[in-house]
Amino acid sequence: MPKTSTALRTRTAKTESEALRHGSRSEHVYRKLRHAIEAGEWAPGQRVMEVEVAAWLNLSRTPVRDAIRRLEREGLLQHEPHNGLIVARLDRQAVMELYVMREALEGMAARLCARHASDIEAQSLLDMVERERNLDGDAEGVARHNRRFHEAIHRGAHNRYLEKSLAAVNDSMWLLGKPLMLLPERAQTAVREHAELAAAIACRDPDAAESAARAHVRAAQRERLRRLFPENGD
Amino acid sequence: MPKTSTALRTRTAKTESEALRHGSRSEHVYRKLRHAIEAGEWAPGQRVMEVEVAAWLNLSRTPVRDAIRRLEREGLLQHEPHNGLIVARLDRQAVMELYVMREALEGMAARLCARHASDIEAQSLLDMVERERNLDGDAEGVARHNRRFHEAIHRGAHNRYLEKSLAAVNDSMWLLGKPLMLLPERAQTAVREHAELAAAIACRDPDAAESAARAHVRAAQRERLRRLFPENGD
DNA sequence: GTGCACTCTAATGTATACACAAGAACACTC
DNA sequence: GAGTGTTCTTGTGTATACATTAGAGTGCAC
Repeated sequence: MPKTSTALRTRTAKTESEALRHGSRSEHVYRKLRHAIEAGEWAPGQRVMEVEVAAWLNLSRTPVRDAIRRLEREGLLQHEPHNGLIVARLDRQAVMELYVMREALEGMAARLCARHASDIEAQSLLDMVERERNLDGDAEGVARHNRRFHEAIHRGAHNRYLEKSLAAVNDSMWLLGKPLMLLPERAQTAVREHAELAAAIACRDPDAAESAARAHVRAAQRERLRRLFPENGD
Repeated sequence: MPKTSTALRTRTAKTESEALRHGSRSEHVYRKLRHAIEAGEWAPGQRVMEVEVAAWLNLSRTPVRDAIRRLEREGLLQHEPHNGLIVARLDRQAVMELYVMREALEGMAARLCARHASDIEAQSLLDMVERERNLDGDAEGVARHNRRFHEAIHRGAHNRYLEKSLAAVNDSMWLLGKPLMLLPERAQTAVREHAELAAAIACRDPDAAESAARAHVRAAQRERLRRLFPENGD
């Protein structure tokens, strides 16, 4: 019974972990691996081995293990029966499930955002849309901005559990390949959809916000499926 | 660049991890800790230290760390600025957010279950309700059965991302104290609500299923808030 | 007496060494 | 030549020792 230690509550605290972990090697490994996956440098299906990563980054296996476990729980790495640990690979069914979930969560976030966001947060969304229009040429910039815009909505919903789930789902999106926002035609459409979404939130219209968000996700899904499974005509 | 290792894909597999981890000490620690939290033996706010847990279970810190990290990511443990790692403590706001999220996810699961569950799965839900009626006296049994019933719905939705999110949210529920199902009056009402929910699913009526699930969660929430914050009259 | 700096300590972060499990390759038998 | 047993390789699981850090307490100066 761990409770036996008497000085339990009074004793020192240790490690205001946030600060510490920021600079920790474990965190460093985590960022590196995550970046490698997000940037597509590590393709789905590729094996990931503790020893290799450790050798790569000149570290011991301990922090590497930490990072790997974290990515595993986030769904970016997975165990495959006869292949050990690999970068997660999504089959068609998983992709469909992912988008169903994303549509629901983004819809919920938009709805809650319309109800709970502060006026400043709502205004900031409108500003972001405005700025987005001016990024026209810069594909990378648009993609980055897109991410920020959605994260702002997630925060505006003021629900930390929703935020976490959304983060998990959107992380898994990286496994599908490069963001569609890098494509000019998708970017243009998306900006219009963002404008509609932000407007609905600013008007405090939950129903409109939810359906705008859902439509936005569905549009992305259609485009994505066309690229992932072109054989299906669709 | 970890890719440099040539024999990457062809080389041996290692550890069909599922099997291995089942018996691993890490897994053992995880279960123990989780059970301690679920059973309320460790109250929210209580400090958790690697060394203590390791001493308690007669293990080294390594597997303990693993388990702790996992629980941390699941939200059952959390870092508190001047207190180190503690069993997560939910403030009122967090409780509200948790229930909002739970209502949405359970609603979604019910809706998807009505659409996607196989006939066998749907029938099985009806059977479970029937069996539940006969557990009348056995509070523990009812609580266990309740859990299974909901998990069956989650599975029936056939969406692994939804399932994972629901598991996370429901795990956090344990931090609020004992399940309400242990209370006879709540159990009785819940059985009726379950019947309605299962019926809606069996009828393949997504709208009815979703609203039944949402109503069920809201009823639980009302009861819970009454117990957690009696001062608010409500 | 109050404030600051120093040291000391407890807890976690990291490295390393060893244990163990599971394929894969090889050799041996039939 | 094919099947099977054995050994060898490889990768992860676990233990332990050491490094590091951040609080807490103590003592000194003012």
